[in-house]
Amino acid sequence: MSEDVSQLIKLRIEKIENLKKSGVNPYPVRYFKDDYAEDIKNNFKDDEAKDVNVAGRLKSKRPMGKAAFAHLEDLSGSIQIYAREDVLGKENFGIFTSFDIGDIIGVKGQTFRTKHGEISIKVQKAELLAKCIRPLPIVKEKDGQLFDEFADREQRYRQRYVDLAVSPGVKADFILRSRIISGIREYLTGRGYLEVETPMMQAIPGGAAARPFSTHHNALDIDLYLRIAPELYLKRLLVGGFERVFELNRNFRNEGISTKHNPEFTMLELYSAYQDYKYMMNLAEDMISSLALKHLGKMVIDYQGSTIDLTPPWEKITFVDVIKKYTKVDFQQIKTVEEARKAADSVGLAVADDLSIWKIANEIFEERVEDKLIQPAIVMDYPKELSPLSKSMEDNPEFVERFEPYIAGREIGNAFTELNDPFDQKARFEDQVRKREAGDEEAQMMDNDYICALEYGMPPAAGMGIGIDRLIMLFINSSSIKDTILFPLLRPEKID
RNA sequence: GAGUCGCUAGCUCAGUCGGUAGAGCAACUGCCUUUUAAGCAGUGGGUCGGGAGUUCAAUUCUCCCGCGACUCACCA
Repeated sequence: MSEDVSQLIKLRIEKIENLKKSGVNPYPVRYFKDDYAEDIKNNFKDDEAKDVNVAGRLKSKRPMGKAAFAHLEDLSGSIQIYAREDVLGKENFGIFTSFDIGDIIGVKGQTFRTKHGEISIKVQKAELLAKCIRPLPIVKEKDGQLFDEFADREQRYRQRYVDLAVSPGVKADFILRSRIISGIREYLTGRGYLEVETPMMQAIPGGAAARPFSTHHNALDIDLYLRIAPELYLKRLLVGGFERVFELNRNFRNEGISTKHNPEFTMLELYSAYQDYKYMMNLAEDMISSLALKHLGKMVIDYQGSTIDLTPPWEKITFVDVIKKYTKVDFQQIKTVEEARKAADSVGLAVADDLSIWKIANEIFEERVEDKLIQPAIVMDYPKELSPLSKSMEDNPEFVERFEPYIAGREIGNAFTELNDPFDQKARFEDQVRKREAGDEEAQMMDNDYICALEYGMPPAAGMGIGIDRLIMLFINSSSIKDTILFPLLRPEKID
């Protein structure tokens, strides 16, 4: 408990002492409830006063002399309670009115409807279950309009428990997140995918280009890294004979924090042997649209001012064509770096000196195309140079079988037909090692065991990764990843 | 990592062209037995994010620091 005890807290601690003197335990061992607020309201009939037993947090208080109204909130919602001195007796009524907003209480009573028409509980017995000694922000509401909303974002994230307790909608957002994650598991396990868990602590962090967190194992006396991706382990499982696997769990990247980045984030990766990237395209659009239908009840959603239609099929367009569509630049016709630089210039982009044709194309895509892909679009067939882990297209080896789905101007995943040639893979690792030695901290390390696995033979396969936090942002219409993570990373408060 | 903005009572916010601060809600004391952003009357509550400087005087001006939000850069 912190030292900064305000007058308000002192008063509540005094109340605890007084309650103890009256024989009331401010923190009783247990309480069992029978009913939820919303169920009571949904099942209410005007001609019967039902006995109910609810428990939750006291959210408002309206004492009126010898009677008092209050609202009690539980997980389901809130319900009005009505206490009368002539029912409770003078002492118990006094204890009831001494309850503070924020206290956890249990209430037994009968249902009725007030003059104003609100379904309520007439209190027969009210018990304190946990005293709240810190004043809770008081958020009021009338006709859907909020007053004194708990708005300090830093406090909301640091003290998420308070945010959940007082901010309407926050609980619902996290419940939706949980259901979508369950829904993904159901969707995939229903299609023959096996959920697996692969190491989060890895000696060689691979599968992505990112800086890892490092740590140390004392007994083995080795440095370990928190994984940046599960990819290489999941593909080892394909070698072993699991034909469809997925992992839905945390990745860790030692990078900056922004509205789209948290150092630990939740990633779905799935792999299917004997499929290719076209199968993954169908899966991506079917899974995401059906999740929307199931959990939002619709496939047309509002996101930050845009209306987005997730109904499949989504637009499918090649990397070259999508650049042409939005910028009129046709990379099919561009054969030299000079032409590419002129093209960049024509769309108002100054590019760095040492870029290749396709790196310039990628710059144009990121700067001039990406944010226009508001409606779901699958951008496919990337240049090989930009895609070190994908398989080349049979009829056009300069390109690879890879796609990225875009929604609301943002990349929400990455998928490709997997590279399973150990010779090619080894050459690519060697290239990465050279880059690493040249100072690129995001370049990958050589993973000889992974090469060894491929040498045993990995079936042709397709794989996909989807950033779950960002997908949830779309579903809860939030512009910040912090609204999708219960406890986003913040710098610890300095205590001095 | 860079830029911009913010930090005042438990919460939401005013305010001080430099003279140590106010409102609403919450709290406390009265009154009130169907209220609902309950109402009426009264009361208390703040090292104005932290430190230093300038000044007779700093919450206000200057500098440094801390934390956050947003934008940019990197990624998913």
